[in-house]
Amino acid sequence: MNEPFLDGYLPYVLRRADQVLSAPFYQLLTQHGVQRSEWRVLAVLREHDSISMTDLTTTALSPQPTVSHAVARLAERGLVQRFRGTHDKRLWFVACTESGRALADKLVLEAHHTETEALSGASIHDISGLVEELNSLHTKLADSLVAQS
Amino acid sequence: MNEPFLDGYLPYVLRRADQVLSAPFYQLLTQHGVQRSEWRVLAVLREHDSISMTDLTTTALSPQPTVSHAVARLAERGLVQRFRGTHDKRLWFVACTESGRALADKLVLEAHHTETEALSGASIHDISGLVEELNSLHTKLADSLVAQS
DNA sequence: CAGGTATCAATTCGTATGAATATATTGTGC
DNA sequence: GCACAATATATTCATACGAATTGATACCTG
Repeated sequence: MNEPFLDGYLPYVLRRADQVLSAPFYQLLTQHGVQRSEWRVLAVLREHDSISMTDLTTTALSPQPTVSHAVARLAERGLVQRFRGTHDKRLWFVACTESGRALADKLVLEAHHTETEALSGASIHDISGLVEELNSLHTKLADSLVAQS
Repeated sequence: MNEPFLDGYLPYVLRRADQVLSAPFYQLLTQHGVQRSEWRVLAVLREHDSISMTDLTTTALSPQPTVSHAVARLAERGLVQRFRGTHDKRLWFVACTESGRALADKLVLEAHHTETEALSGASIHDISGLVEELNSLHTKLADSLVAQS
């Protein structure tokens, strides 16, 4: 009843698109007994031999304590391992174990498949332009935030 | 160390863009003592005279119990009111009170300002194309999901 | 180097979250 | 019209979340 806002508010439309696209995969995750924060950690670890907690926090798009907890749970399940940094002993590095990598690969495959399915079902074919735009948006925003500090 | 996936995975880049764009506003929210789920509810209510819980759940992009709790907290603070449906008594309708509407308007103003600031700081000016693309993506996906059921 | 500050990540702990369930009301088939 | 499914929402409750703190290490400055 006020002037409209949300439909033109970028964070809102980003979140809405994410949710409708992610929903089916989140159901699969639940079936696998994997938390969303754990999935994000696994998906990142899969693309790195090992990574520090700080970098993992950034790329897994989750707060540091959330990542810390998720990694602890994954470690208990034998899916990841932690190593203290040698040069800088404050750092902890995390890496997938064999079984962790296997699970991560499987989940990534399912994520990809689910995404493809959803998109083709909606007659959407070329995503690459949109992905590029969003990556560019993120890069510019991140750069400008760094520049401020 | 595997073939890259995340940087081309739409849900990931959507979430990443959302986070970097939303971060500064979330800090403001915290200062106002408003939860994110509460913000989403208020922002939706602001655009409706009144709305059913089901519709609110959908548009606030949050699970039903989360919305139910958020509305309960907002009601305790006198920011929203609930009315039982007259025709269908299972429905509950929610609406802003005066003070709720005032808070919602203030928050929307700050959200808009924060977004504009972040974008201009990153030399990003025309967002409308991207917003349109994302809205179209959402509409197509939502339609195709409905068609399936 | 010693003291002070900054950084990294675990941990604490109160709270929001959300899956599952319960409750209430409305349609529906026979 | 009476059981029986379907729908809308509140509620329960175990758990993840995440703000704040702590502890430990590294960097810096005189």
